Amino acid sequence: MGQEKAISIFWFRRDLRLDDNTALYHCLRENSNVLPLFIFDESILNKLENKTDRRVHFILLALESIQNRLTGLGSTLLVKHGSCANIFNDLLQQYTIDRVYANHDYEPEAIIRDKQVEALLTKSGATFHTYKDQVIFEKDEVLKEDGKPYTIFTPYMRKWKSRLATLSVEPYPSESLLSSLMKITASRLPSIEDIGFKPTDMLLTPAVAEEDLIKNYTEQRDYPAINGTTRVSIHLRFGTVSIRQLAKKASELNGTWFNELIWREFYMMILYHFPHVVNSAFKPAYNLIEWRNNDEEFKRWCDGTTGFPIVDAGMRELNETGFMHNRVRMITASFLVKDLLIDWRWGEAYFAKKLNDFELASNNGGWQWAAGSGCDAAPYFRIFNPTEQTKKFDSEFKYIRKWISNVNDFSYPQPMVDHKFARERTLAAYKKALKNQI
DNA sequence: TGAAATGTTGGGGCG
DNA sequence: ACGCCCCAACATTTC
Repeated sequence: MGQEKAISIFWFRRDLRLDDNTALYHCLRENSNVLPLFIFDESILNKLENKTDRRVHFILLALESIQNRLTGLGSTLLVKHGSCANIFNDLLQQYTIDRVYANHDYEPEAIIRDKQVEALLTKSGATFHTYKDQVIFEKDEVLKEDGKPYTIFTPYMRKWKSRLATLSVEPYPSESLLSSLMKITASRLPSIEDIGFKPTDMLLTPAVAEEDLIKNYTEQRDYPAINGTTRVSIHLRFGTVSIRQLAKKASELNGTWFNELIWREFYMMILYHFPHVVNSAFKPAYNLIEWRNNDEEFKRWCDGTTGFPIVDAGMRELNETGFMHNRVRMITASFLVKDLLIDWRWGEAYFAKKLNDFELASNNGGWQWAAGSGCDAAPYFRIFNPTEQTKKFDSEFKYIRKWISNVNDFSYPQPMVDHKFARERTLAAYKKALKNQI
């Protein structure tokens, strides 16, 4: 049943906000009859083995927030569940579609998905328009003088900042154009059960960090007992905040925090130019390390029962909340790779499963950094001592006691390895693999 | 955004 | 006063 009037579609993906949204802005400016769409992609949801997933819940909460605003304007968000190709085919049957708009998504599987959707739209006479939105600089926008991508952070960061200085990054006033949305009766959003998941304790927290938090970030960020980090990562993951807004604040308030935003784009750039990092070491020699990969030891790391309080506290925070303080991410990662000599990919996969703010590029970059296998990574011999790290960053055991109530009891496990011994074992394994190759 | 091993320095105890 | 030793504190090198 075709409809008389042609429509255009704005496809929400990782940009779940109405304000300062690049593709939404262009879509609303260029079209007068816009249907906003979100798809719960079954190929993604089916891969989530745990059906109590805060990330799915977070998406739903963000959609509810958008829906509340749209129903006030006499419009509605269309939320579908299924395969993207099938859903677009259905929509093409139902409507005459002129154009579809979306923001760039850079992950390898998303690139494939978008190519498929573009192909089927084109076949039906519709056009697909995509825009840069989730980063300040993408793909080939920050390159060395010789045209090659950077592999070291600091020179990349300098070039990134100098490029930013040459242009003015203005917000896209998409929210002021919402009158271009289709006027239709509000459709009900699916419940979390409708899409096969269970409710969680997830909340839609404010997306923009307090200015004082950003100002004090440099001094406070390393102490996990302090709420000294800004927790914007989940908002950047799902696009409930605009990177342009954050970059503006960062440039005004704190250089250290600014650099963290640039690290994010650095790792996205690395993933784009060096997609092999998804499955293997950035530096090939590191693929030759003979990991021990002991399943029981891996389980103790996952469960937070290694007997090293700072490691166990971190893993318990992750397991219970889906979040882990960044200092502790480094400590737990170093422990898995360099005390247990377990393949960094095992840890990467576990974090991917558990982290609310999971982002392929950053997670992979962080793990390869910890393993020493990445670009601009920690040298392989830089091995964290959990006891020293505790002395420096949680000397009063405040963070540790928050997550481990029995840390001083007989019931708390003994350390599962001798750190000094494990350190020597890892240095030997790395040396063997890297012999004559660096 | 590391920590251990090794080297250097200088104050104090002591004969 | 002097040499010797010890060792903490700091610096440098090494992994």
